[in-house]
Amino acid sequence: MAYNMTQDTQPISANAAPQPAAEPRLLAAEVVERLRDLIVQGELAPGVKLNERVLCERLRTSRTPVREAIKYLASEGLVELLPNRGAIVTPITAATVREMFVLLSALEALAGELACANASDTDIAEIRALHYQMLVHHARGELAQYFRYNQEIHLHLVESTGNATLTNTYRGLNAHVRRARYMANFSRERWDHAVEEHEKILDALVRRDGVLLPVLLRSHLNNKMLVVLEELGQQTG
Amino acid sequence: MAYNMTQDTQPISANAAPQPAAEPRLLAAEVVERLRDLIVQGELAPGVKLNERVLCERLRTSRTPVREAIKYLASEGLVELLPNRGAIVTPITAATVREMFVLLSALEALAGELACANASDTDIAEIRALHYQMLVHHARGELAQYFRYNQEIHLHLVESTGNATLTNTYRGLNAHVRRARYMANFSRERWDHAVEEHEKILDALVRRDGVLLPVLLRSHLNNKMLVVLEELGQQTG
DNA sequence: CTGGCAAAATTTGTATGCAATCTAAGCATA
DNA sequence: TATGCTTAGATTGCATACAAATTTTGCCAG
Repeated sequence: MAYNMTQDTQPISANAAPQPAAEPRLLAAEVVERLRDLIVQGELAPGVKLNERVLCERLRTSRTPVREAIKYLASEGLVELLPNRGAIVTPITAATVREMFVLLSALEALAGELACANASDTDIAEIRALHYQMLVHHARGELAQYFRYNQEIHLHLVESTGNATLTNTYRGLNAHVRRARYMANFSRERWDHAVEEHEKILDALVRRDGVLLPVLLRSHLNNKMLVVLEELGQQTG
Repeated sequence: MAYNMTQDTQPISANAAPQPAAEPRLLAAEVVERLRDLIVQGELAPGVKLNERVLCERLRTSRTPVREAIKYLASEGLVELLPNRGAIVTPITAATVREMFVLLSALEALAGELACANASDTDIAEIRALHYQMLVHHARGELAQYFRYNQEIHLHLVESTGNATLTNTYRGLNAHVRRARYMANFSRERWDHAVEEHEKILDALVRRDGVLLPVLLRSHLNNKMLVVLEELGQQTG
């Protein structure tokens, strides 16, 4: 899909200055990125109202780009439009998180299958490197950094399929889910277990085992879901 | 995700008039639906430029709602934004169609699995009814009507999972793919084969065979993809 | 005090104005 | 004729103005 509004499609040139002028950017596009960051980072918490005037002042622009950005994000599902009453950050419920993880599991399983068939050796080497980097932070007990590389690995895996539609869909769902900041109740035991799963995942990818990898990923994601749902203080029913 | 802009969330009341006033609607929301229809129906063909002034006249509104609707549809991927140059209907390529079908296959397979576990008997009965209605049009050689009920069956199956996130994602991809109007080269042979597949699909659903149904659906979708790609006159590589 | 109504203030939704950019049309030149 | 520059026109992007709806405030009755 064509998220031209928020994705840099301009190839980065190694040369000095082939094109003199910079790529034209829409103000609304910048507002989209800024707002999305605020929402995903949790600075704009689920359920809070988006006041146009306040956002205009914060982002130093007029209402038009802000309103256009809100419409864009509404389509992404990160905000909800309430006719004549503006917009709010889409609330998080255990039910929607569960739904999204069910979907994410299937997407990652598909990605695993496709990656085994289509990923380049360079892709796999890069994922291996990210894996080791993740292990470094696991060893040091640096949870935030661990999560960062964890995310990188999963995203890289999906991207290595070469299926841009899959990647965009995955990104969108991931942004949603990440709002449920699930780092808190991650016991050392569970953490170690997740790392073990990652070891097996990497191994299956390196061997390009297109049958096993999807199974491992699905199970891995399912465990992640349990952690998140527990964080939300809900049943897993 | 919260497509509040385009989806009627108000429950239809059987009583006379519990709420006196009608549900407040955004002009931009109506433009979204109208534009999306025009694009999916192919009246606005892939690649054509969206002239704001022309759309304003056609839809009897000012530029603001039109521009906001375009942003919304850009996020859906149905239009592409070209900074300072407006927007175009997202072009269709064999590559993106293939990508989308790969994803759709996985989504329907997942839906099949979930449906076997979660669908109500009423859901299944309704799908069976739609199936027979489809057979009527197949018997009469009414291709357009056949396709309509075909779509209905697939959508109903997905909806019967109770997973709204899955349903929304499926709808979005489906809208994209439907722009490749693939009714043309559908030989009677292939048509008959598709119907046979549907017979097996219905049977597996009725028996709630959560292992077989996903396999059947994936294969069915894959065949559909081949038809579409052939229509686009491309290799299936 | 509490609850409810009425008016003021805020906020949203839509239309319009203006500047910047892009498109094309016309003309000159090779 | 083909090519490139210049300029007029059209179109987009952003800001702002105005109207409709909502929310808040203040007041009064109970």
